[in-house]
Amino acid sequence: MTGIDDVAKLAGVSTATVSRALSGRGHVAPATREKVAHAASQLGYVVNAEASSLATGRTRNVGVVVPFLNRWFYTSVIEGAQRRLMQYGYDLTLYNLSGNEHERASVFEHFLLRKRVDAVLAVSLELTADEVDSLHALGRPLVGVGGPIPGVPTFSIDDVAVTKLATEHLLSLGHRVIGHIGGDVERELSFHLPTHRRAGYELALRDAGIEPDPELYFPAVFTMESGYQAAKQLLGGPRHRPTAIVAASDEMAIGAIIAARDMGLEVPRDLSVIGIDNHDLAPFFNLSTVDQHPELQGERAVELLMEALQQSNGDDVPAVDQPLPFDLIVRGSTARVPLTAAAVDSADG
Amino acid sequence: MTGIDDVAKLAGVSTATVSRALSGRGHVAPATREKVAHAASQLGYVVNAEASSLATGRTRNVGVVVPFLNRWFYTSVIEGAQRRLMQYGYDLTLYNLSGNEHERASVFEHFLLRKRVDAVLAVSLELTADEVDSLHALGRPLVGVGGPIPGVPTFSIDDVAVTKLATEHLLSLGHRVIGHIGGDVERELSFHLPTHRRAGYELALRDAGIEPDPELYFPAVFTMESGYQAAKQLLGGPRHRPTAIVAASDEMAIGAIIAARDMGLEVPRDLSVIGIDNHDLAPFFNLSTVDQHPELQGERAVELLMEALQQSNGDDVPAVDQPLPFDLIVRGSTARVPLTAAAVDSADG
DNA sequence: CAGGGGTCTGCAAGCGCTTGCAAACTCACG
DNA sequence: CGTGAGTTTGCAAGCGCTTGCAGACCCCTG
Repeated sequence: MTGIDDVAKLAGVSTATVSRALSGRGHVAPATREKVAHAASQLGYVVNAEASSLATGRTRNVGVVVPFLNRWFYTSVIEGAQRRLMQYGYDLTLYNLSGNEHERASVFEHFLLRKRVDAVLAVSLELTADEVDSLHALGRPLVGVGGPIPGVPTFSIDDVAVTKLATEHLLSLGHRVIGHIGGDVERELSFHLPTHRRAGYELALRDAGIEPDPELYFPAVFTMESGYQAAKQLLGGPRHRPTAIVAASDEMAIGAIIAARDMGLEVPRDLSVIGIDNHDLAPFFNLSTVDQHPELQGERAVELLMEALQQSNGDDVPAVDQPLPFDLIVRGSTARVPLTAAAVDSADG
Repeated sequence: MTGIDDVAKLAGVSTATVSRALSGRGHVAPATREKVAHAASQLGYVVNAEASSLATGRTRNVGVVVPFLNRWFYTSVIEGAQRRLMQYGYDLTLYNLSGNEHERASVFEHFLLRKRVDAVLAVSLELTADEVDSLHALGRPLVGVGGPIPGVPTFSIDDVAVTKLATEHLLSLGHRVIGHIGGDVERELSFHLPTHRRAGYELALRDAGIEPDPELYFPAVFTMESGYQAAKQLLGGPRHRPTAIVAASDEMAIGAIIAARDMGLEVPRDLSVIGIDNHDLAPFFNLSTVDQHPELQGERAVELLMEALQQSNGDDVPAVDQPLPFDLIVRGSTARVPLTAAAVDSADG
């Protein structure tokens, strides 16, 4: 394999000059730079990342830690992060925590400590105090996406505002009896996210002068199956049947749509359903939703890390300031409340 | 950060001994080994991967190249590969080709050449000749999963046998008019996979003495949406309506189930549907399918790479011998052919 | 023309680890 | 006790690159 010496020889300069010419650091005469660049490309020379890292202490590699891979949100964040990292010339090393306890511990105790990464991106992670310590101990910039990590700047959409927006969309269509399917606070994927989303739902209702009815809330675990089950409960209740449902994720919303169909209800005629995510499958199910742009979250997180690496003041990452965008996307699963239901409701209120 | 010298000092030995004790290479007296291990754990010492790589020429890192991330099959393969790699003490660096042409080229021309990986795993990739050359030029072991790469040993289930099995399942239930939704050979994700799967379908039919009817085949692109469209065509035809459908993937099969429902057909009473994959969503849609164990494919591919690295004879990877397992999983989307249809058919044949 | 401040380049000392080589030691055997 | 084979350890030379330092050179100013 060709090394820096080969290039130096061919260009007729020292390796030091080659290094400077190719990396852009230090002064190099334009003519020399040109000569070196030409020699390098002629030989197909690419700097050996290992050697460069050892000499500089920077790896040009970022570790991305995810709880598991097989979920739309994670892969979307990773795609976004990856794209941006490539533009900065960085590699992405993936650490997956979905294994058993032993494997999980191994990631923190061995893999991340090998000094192979300049920075760490933690996606939707729920970590123990020890694990957080271990991340901080790396002394590398650390940014979270999608899940709060104590003491770590985290990118996340405003979950309250997002669900509030979704709920307001339904309110604007005349719905008054609106159900909510949200995260089960006890479950793993929870964090504050489901609580926040529920709060946004309730906030919108109260703003509209409607007192949230606890019977119109059912917990679920962010899967279609679980959204299906919750929707069945919600729609099967003998009292107020909701005319609309806000699901805390698109997968749950799709489960709800299928549950409605199975019960003989037509969406959106008999029931409006809105989710949150703008999942890949949302267009197919004609699902109205709030897009949370996960790839963008990944990109932004990377930008923040790069900024921190520029300043290279340890693991101090500047705080997150600008809010992340989210957009209501109206498709065919939400519609004006059925006249009868509206009439009943206006008679009530 | 603690280095090997710190450990050496604490253990009262030379760095050479520490290196040997910790890596297990060369002779070290048991007592010394113990002393070193203790010192290392006391200091929380983890070997610096960069320095170690530079000295040994092995990175303990494998590059995984995928066409894009947001697809169940890819992420499943990656999860499997990742798990196995961790067990071997290897990191996984992800290269995603989903960007624009420039970014794609960049992966081959810069990123992969930085000598950061000991081996490469290519998942379902369709590569240009130049790209394949570029991979070979790395001189590293190279294995494919799920998609054939010219001159590269590739793991893949027997696509003919898999679809044959699915079709035979339907035949055994008495179905005689069986439709097929498969990959559009013109499209990107295609390779030989869709052709093979179609061949398996036709093979099973012929074995049962049924001549495949071209009108019972519709192309689709491995998405729910596309499976939905194809199923509509298949079910809406005025002639023979199939009593069963073999879809070349679960996502297409799910699309077909939904299409059937939308047309007022009940699955499995009026139509049996079987897919291939055992996708995450298959249980929810009660879909009969053939499990192709993608995580296992990832694991196996890694094992093969590790074997090649052991022998370290360049990029020579031993050929793949044992066939990959696949399993029929019968759920609720397939059932005995309706009596009427069966009667009609037996009158025909 | 001397002096000063740039610019450009090369020398060589690392970065933190591994490993060939050789020295030192152990032990069994004659 | 001498010898040889085997075991254990340390020395020091790298692995391929980066970068501080200093020398060479250039051009402008006084």
